[in-house]
Amino acid sequence: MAKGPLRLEEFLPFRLSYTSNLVSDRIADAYMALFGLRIPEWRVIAVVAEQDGISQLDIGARTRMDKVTVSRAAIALSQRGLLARQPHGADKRSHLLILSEAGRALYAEVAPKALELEAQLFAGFSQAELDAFTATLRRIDAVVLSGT
Amino acid sequence: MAKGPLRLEEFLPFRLSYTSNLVSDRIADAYMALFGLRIPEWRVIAVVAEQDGISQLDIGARTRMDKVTVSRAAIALSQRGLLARQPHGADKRSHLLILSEAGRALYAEVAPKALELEAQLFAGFSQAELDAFTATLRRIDAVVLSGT
DNA sequence: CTCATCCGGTATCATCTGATACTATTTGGT
DNA sequence: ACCAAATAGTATCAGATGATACCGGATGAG
Repeated sequence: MAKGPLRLEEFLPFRLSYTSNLVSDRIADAYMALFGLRIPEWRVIAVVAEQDGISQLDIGARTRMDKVTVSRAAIALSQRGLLARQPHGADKRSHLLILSEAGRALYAEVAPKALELEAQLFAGFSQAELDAFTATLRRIDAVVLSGT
Repeated sequence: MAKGPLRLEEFLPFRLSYTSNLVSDRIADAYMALFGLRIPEWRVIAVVAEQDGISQLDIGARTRMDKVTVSRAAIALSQRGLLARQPHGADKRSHLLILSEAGRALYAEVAPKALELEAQLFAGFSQAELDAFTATLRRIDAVVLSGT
C-alpha cells in the first residue's frame, strides 16, 4: 500500500463509498421514477426472477440485505400484486416467493432497462477494465468476509 | 459491456454497493469502537486536518456529504472539544473550522490507525491492482457527475 | 439606500435501515 | 415423547440520512 500522510481523497474505503453512493443514487432515482421500485424491492424481484421459489432468508443471504429489509420489500411487492408467497410445504414458518404474472411482466420491462442503464454508465470502459474492476471487488469481499 | 440476461450477482451497481457496504461497516465499527467517531465525524476531522480553516460547505463539497450531515458532525465534534469554530471575518454566517489541541491529538492517533486498517484490508493486493482500481472508481465518478 | 433575492448554517420532519423483541414453528438431545 | 434451543418471518424501536423550512446575514439591481 502507498504510505505517506492520510489524505481522505486517497483513502480507499472513502473512495469506494463515494463512488458507490453516486452510482446507487443514480440507479435508485431511475428505478423509482420509472417503476416505483425501491432498491430492496428491485433486488428482491431480480433474485426471485432468477430463482423461483426462493425463501426470504436465502434472498437476504445472497444480497446481504437484512432479513427485515427483505421482509418489508416482500410485503410491499405482494401487496402490489407483483409477488406471490406460496407455503413452503415442509416448513410452515417459511414462504416460497415467486413472481406473479404482473411481476414477471414488470421484470420483463425492468431488466432490459437495468442493463441499458449499466451499459450507458460504463460505455467508455473496456471489458478488460471492467473485468479487472469486478475481480478486485470480489477479492475485497473475500478479505472482509474472511475476517468475520 | 457483457450482454446476456440480467444477473444481480453480475450487475455492477449492485456489486459496488455490496462491497462498499462491507467495507464501510467494517471501518465504521472500528472507528466507533476505537475512537467513538461516526463516519461523518471522522471525515470532518480528516478534512479539517488537511485544510485548516475550511468552511462546512466546502467540506460537504469535498466529501459529498449533505450540509446537514456536516453540520451535525461539526456540532458533535465541537461539543466534544475536538473542533473549534472561528468566525469567518468576511462572512458572519460562516465558520472556519479548525482542530483544537485535543482534536489534533486525536487525529494523530486516528490517522495511523486508518492507514493501518487500510493496509490490512488490502495487504494481498498489488499496488498496480489498487491503482487500476482507484482509477476506475474515479472514471466512474466522472461519468456519473457529468450526467448531472 | 433599499428591498428582493441568494446563501451558510441549523432545526424539523419524513424516510430508510438495522438491532432487538416476539410469534409460530421446527429440531435435537435425552 | 418432551422440552430446550434454534429458526423464518414480522413488529417495534432507535439511529442515521436527506428534503424542506427557516433564520440571520450578504449581495445586487434600481
